Amino acid sequence: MMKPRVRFAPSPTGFLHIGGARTALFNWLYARHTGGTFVLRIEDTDVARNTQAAVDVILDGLRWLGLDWDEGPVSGDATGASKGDYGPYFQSQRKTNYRARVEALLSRGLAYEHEGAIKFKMTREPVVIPDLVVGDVRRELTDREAIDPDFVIVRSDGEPVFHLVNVIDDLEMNITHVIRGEDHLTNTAKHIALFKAFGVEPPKYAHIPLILNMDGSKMSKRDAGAIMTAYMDGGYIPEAVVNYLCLLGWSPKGNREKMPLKEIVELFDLPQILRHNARFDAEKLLWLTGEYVRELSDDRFYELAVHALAKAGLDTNKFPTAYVKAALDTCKGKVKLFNELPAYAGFYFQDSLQYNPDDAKKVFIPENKPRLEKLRDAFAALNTFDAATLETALKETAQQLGVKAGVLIHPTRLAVTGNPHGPSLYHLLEVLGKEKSLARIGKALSMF
RNA sequence: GACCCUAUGGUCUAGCGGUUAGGACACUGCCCUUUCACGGCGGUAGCUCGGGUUCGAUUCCCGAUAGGGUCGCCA
Repeated sequence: MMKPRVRFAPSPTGFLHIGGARTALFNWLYARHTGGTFVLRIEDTDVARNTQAAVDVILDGLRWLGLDWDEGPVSGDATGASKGDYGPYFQSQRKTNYRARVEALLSRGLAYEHEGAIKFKMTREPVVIPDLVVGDVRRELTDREAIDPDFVIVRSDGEPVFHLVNVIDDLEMNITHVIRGEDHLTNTAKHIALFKAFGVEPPKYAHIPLILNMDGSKMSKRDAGAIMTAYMDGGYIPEAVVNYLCLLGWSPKGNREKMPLKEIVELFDLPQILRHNARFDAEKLLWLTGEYVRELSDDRFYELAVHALAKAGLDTNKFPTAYVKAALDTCKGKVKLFNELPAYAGFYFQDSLQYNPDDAKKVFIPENKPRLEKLRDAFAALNTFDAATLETALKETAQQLGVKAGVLIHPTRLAVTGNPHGPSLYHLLEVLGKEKSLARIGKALSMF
């Protein structure tokens, strides 16, 4: 039996949508599961709305997610190189194919000219769409289609339209399975009719459910979180996004959720795809992201963290590598999104701190001043400045003052980090070092 | 308006005629804890409704309702 050939065929008219990314993912999973071929084809027939930026985002987005394609463009250049035997993979480069096919339909009386456009003579009979997800769907004509079921395949400006080119390319690229959003389900009748007109058996279809907003409305490009770049630039990590996307409309069963892609590839198959739409739960994605971040290797965490800090204008290169690593070690497992890291760990890399007025007002109160002074003196007397020693010193000081450790901890934390929350106090003091720590406490003391 | 798909807690889901309807996120109580996070132990909350079929329906059938999709010289 022939190995499946599937494709992701986005149009570069807007930024890569999260739903499109999920469609790409399901195609990719099916190809990898079956040992088939994953084709990327760019459907750039809408000259007026296509943009180069959109093409680049599609390619970057798929790469970011790790969805490598076996055939398709090598770069975003439509006239550039491609890999695979069925190219070119930009529809704008395949016009001769379309023209020939249209001529064939015309000469056989299956299409006709109408007001400068060319229309396809659509069957008047109901079309049965065999779908691997929902089963056989018998599509009757709508009231408007009953009046005129024929549809335009070439515009009056000579440009072929989606229904036509999509079918021709799937046919000529030997696509065996069309896995696409459910929004195409009723249109598939047109495509099946077209395949038959070309004398070719249509591919197998699998229409996957849509991704909706939390309120159940359709996710459009305007919605926050609908665009892939939001995750690419938002400090998420791709394996978490991929894992979460797999859970929307598909289930590994067995109460499994977080699982390695490798395992998902083994389990994934078309018949188990759910039939109903799913709402996009940003909270759950955030949770999954946290799970993945916690398990990141030190090197990867370090790399992503440095990148996130640099993006926020914090140059870690100015500090010794050992210092940077030690600082980041105190943050690992504490922050879910890398974009939160600058706010969380920025104090390690800033010369002067900003204190939130509300926090300062609550913590830098007169009665805390002598306490913090005593603690500063205790710290100043230390010969070794490591976490264990600092903890002992702080607790002894607290005992001498007759207060709980927390009474000293909060002002100290705010004094040296500028934040009421952060990494383990003793460890961050150790990383910061005696000199900086004492200087910051001293400076804070002047603000009481 | 017509046509099509769908329906388990707020959300993602397991279930495929007989279950105390399971898990996860979120929410929440307690414990751990310097904060945050993690972890541990609890808790609130669900089969859209109405008819059938059946000894018995969350599960099968029909209808209603609701949500989504499509009816473009967009894709």
